[in-house]
Amino acid sequence: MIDRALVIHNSLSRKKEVFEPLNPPFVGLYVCGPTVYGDAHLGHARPAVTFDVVFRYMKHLGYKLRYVRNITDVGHLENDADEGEDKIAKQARLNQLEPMEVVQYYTDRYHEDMDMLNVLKPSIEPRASGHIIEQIEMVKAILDAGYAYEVNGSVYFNVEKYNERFHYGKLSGRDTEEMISGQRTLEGQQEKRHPADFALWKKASPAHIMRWPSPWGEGFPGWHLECSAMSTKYLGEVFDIHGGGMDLLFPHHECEIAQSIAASGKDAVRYWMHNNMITINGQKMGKSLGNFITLKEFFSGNHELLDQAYHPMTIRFFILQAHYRSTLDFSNEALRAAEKGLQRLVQAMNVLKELKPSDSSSVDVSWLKTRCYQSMNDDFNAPQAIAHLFDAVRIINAVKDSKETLCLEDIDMLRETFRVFAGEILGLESMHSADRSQHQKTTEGLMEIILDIRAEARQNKDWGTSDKLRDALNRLGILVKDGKEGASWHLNDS
RNA sequence: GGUCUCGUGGCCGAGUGGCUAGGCAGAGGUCUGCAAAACCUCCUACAGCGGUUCGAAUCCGCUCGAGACCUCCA
Repeated sequence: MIDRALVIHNSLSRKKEVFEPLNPPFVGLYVCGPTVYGDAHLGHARPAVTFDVVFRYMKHLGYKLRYVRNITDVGHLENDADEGEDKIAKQARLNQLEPMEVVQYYTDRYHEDMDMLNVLKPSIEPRASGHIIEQIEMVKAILDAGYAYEVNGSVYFNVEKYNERFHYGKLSGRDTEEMISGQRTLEGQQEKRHPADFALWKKASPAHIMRWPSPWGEGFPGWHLECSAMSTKYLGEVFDIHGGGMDLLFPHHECEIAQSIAASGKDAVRYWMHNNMITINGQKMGKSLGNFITLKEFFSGNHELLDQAYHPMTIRFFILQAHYRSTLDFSNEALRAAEKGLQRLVQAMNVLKELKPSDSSSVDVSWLKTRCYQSMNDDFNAPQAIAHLFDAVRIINAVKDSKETLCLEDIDMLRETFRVFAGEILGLESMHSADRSQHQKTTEGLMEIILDIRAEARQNKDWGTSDKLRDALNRLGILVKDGKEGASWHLNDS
């Protein structure tokens, strides 16, 4: 079912626009992935989860998506280093490892984290180092078009020339004059004709490990080229959606726009989407400030700022409870609130599975599905969709307590809506409940027996036995609750 | 200095002209052998000042405050 009303906030126009694919039903989605020189932190989870939901929802609407999320394993000069040195090369030297060994190690760990967060794998996950040829070809094309110049084995993009016909700065709302005044003088910029020019290809210093031959000598591609080259290769010269963190807006995405237009004459991206930052004490969580907590630390609780370990689904839910374009402030209190909220949602979903239908419904639930679609159609407003689900939770609990009734048709509709929105789209299905192993079936059988014995004891008002069983189960992390319809149990995840 | 964003109840966090956000925490109650859960009720906010309007948290202006980007960063 394709709902024509999907609206996306386009960073380029700073407005919400109705989404219309270039070649329906196909949709090309490109998202800037991580630079694999360290473990992913909470900030990296934001775009991953945000665009995972974009990917999931658009697929659900019936679009055929090709989702490309790159792995950056070359480039990214480090300007605070003594000499311009590749981040990955630097890390490799510190650890006495091959650069590709570092890349492999952190890529694997990134994938582990993404799996934990229930982030679906993209259709293609290309590496920058695997696309050097494409990047060289693109530099050639930009040179041929006259928008770049070679100096001393390096190639720079000619911003002044580009600005004669186009506008460098249209995405970030800058103009070149302002950028000159605000620029610091950095090492190695003497080669540039204009301070705003950026490198397309850099000559490798003798100490530089990662290097490739090129028409301009041995070197490595500039910081922004990989995304342009790989998105062109896999999605075409023009494609639908490009996503990434807001901090990439300038210069990274600005440069991508310029590179594409210079190389092909075409503006590659139709909709730009940017997720906002995760903050800690009101400040951006990031590498440079050193105030980050890695995902693995969240999962283990092994960090001085963490009061406890957090389940990956709690992290995912925490991220989804805020709109992707708002900043989201980390705190233990906020995470615990997310944990409790998610627990409530999951428990209601379990209740829903067992809910007994009545002949008729005493409450109206027909609005739920529609409202969830409306929220998601409005620029992927996941927090609002979640709020609607919580409204339904209240009804589900009331039915469980026999305070309201629902007919089978309505119950089925609720089940379907929760399956689609909580599970398929928001990806909140806990991995444990997702695949029911034989092990779990055994547990369930045992629990049935134990609770049966306990119910018998309770009938005889043998509270000693009843409490003994409950306490013993409690110690195993199994919580028993006595309701009107008898006892129920669930595993206490924390 | 330039570009831009934001300021919502104890906390987190939706909402952009009139209609309940939601979650967490707290208080009271219902239920219950006890407990837990659930349910009900309450706490009902929109930085400040002015303006537009029949009507503004929502639009406009100013003030104050916070943040992001301008250098690698999700």
